[in-house]
Amino acid sequence: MEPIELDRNPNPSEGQEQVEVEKGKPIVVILVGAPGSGKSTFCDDIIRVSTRPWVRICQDTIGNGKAGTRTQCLMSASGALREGKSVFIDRCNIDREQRLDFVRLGGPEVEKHAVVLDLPVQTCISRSVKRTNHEGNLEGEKAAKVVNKMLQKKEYPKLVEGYDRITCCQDEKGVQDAINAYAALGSLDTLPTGYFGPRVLEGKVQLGIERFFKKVVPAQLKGSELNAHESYSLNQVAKEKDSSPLQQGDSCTPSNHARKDSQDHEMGMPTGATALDGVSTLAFPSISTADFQFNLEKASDIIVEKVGDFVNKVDNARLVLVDLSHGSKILSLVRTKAEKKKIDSKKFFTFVGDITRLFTIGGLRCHVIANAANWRLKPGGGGVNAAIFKASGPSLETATKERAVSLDPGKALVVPLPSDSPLFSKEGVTHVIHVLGPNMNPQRPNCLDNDYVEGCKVLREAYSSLFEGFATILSTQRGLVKESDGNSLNSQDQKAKRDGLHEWKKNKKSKGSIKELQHSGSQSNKRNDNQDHTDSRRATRAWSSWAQALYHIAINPEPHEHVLQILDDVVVLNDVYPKAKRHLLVLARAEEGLDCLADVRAQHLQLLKTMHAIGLKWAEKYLNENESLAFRLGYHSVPSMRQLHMHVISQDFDSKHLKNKKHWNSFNSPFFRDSVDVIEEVSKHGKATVKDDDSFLDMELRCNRCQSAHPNIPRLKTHISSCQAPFPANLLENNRLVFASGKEG
DNA sequence: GTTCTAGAAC
DNA sequence: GTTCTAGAAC
Repeated sequence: MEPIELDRNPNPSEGQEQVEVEKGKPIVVILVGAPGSGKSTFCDDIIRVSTRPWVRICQDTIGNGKAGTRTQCLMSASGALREGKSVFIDRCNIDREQRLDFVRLGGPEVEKHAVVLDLPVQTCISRSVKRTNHEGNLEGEKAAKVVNKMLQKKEYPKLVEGYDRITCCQDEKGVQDAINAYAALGSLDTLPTGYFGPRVLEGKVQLGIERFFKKVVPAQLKGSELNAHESYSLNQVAKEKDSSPLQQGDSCTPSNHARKDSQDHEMGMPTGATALDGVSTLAFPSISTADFQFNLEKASDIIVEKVGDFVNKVDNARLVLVDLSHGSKILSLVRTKAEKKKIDSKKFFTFVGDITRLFTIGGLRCHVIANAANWRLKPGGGGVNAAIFKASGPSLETATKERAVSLDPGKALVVPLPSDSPLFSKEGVTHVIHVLGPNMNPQRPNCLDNDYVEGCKVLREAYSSLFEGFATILSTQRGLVKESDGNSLNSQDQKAKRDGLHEWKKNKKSKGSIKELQHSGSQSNKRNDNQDHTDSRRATRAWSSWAQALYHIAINPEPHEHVLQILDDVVVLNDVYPKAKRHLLVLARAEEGLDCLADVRAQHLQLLKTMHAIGLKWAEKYLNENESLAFRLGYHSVPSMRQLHMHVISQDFDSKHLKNKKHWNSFNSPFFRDSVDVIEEVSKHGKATVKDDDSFLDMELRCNRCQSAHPNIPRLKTHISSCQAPFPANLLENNRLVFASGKEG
């Protein structure tokens, strides 16, 4: 491999004397290679001489010199990137799954590179076996086994995973060239994007892409070397597409032979515009034109109109109309009309393929897909709806159910796809937007009976809702909220979704009985455990000794390291196990027997207001010290500790004490009752709503800002440590969220 | 509420 | 083999 040229001064502009202080993008370099492939040496060689600030994140040593976790690596990398440093991810990263989270680090402001140290297996093994002082303690014979096993899983990185650049090194010279290239990078320098190094084809290469390479970089690929100038990036390949007609006998797509004048992109035919860049993409089916029998001419007019509106407003995002069949009338109508209207073909195009396999078969990366849903938001039926639910696994249904149970025509529902869904892990789909269009089919519910005045109105509305939903996803993902760009609608949607939350899992048997009893509500606030004959269901909850700590403080407050303030009605103290940077408890002193929210009645209204006012004062004090915080004040529906207490908690949830699902959901599900709502409920109805259903604590883990779902606590914590999305609309209402004045969510 | 730990999940 | 959760004990 030849030395790689650097693009110094990426944007030199002659005659411009004044040098703009431009900060180059930090780079994440994901090293890919077995133990013994030389990853650590690679990093060290570069860091030793480089003028660019680099941090090497080594999983073998990240845990205080010992092996740590992927999450630790992610957090550490994320921190370094925030400081503007570039990062080497020094772990094996041998398959796509292992690399997935690292490729997403830092969003579009960070360049993503992979460097593959693809040295002969024997080299890796003999190096690993020989070394006596390896950081990861992988030595001797054990090493040979590990290396062999690991290499069985090897999956070469591909540009479509999200890299700007991949460098593949298969020998020492290749490695040295890559070291030289990176070592020479100053803070403002960039390396050319694309694939560099010998082209490797392997069993796991995506069909579509493999075929593509075969077509334009024929035969010699395997094992041959291309230098930097000869190598192909998909972008370059794509450009050649038009001048290189499809080969006869190409059989990867069943419909190739039917392809004549069609301008549709199709499965197996990724183009530069479709696969490589970080442009967020919404793939959507034509709404209402299949089973709902909406007139195609009218529908295509509306699609082009709405698409045109959207692409004019939004940069760095694109729309793709997808249909399964090649002869699709709606695609050709839309294509013709879009051309006539001169809609930018980079921002909108049509695509023939299966919407659930756009990436794995088509090489088309779509973060968001739309579903032509039914009004019950249920799987089944046929067509796109059945296919999407089937491809998503059960998690889409669960996630959908949590947000709404039905959908009106013209409306859309954004559902973040849980990461355990195959559609997420294999296809890279992060959100599904359910859309319901107007129905013209008398065999289906709510038929409009050929009323196209209403029908067109509803179809327009459906596309508006869909695209606005997409815009909201974009804004939360990028943390750049354009005030006027369709957020209002979605805020309403989100509130509606929240209000519609139901169909939770059944109570857990063991605890249900206690809750039920506790809940049935004592009218008396005075506990009298021995004389409770009036209502057999009324029960006194047995508070364990550990659960009495707050009660003792309330009865007999004493200066103590955790106690901050002692007043007649309340005691303020730091939570002993804070779940966020700031986490206080405002403890009611007033009455014995006022143990929890279920005990609260109208006569406590003044006390509740006092507690709120005191909590607010403390929140404001902390906001003065750190205006980046935001607070919620509220109660747990069913507290673990006796004696009514209100939490005042900052919304960063940055705490080592936040360890499990219950911790998270007790502050981030309807289980948490905002003090403002409690006061309102008590003043109106004489008591507070209590969400005592255990399933709230068992809910999937969702970010309190962008609502994305995460498979476990460590991953959630990694995510929230950097999520800057605005808080959901319902928190911004009614002063539920307390933040520094002049600072929006 | 936390801590501990078995075993599920990866 | 390691990471993570969830249930029991306190």
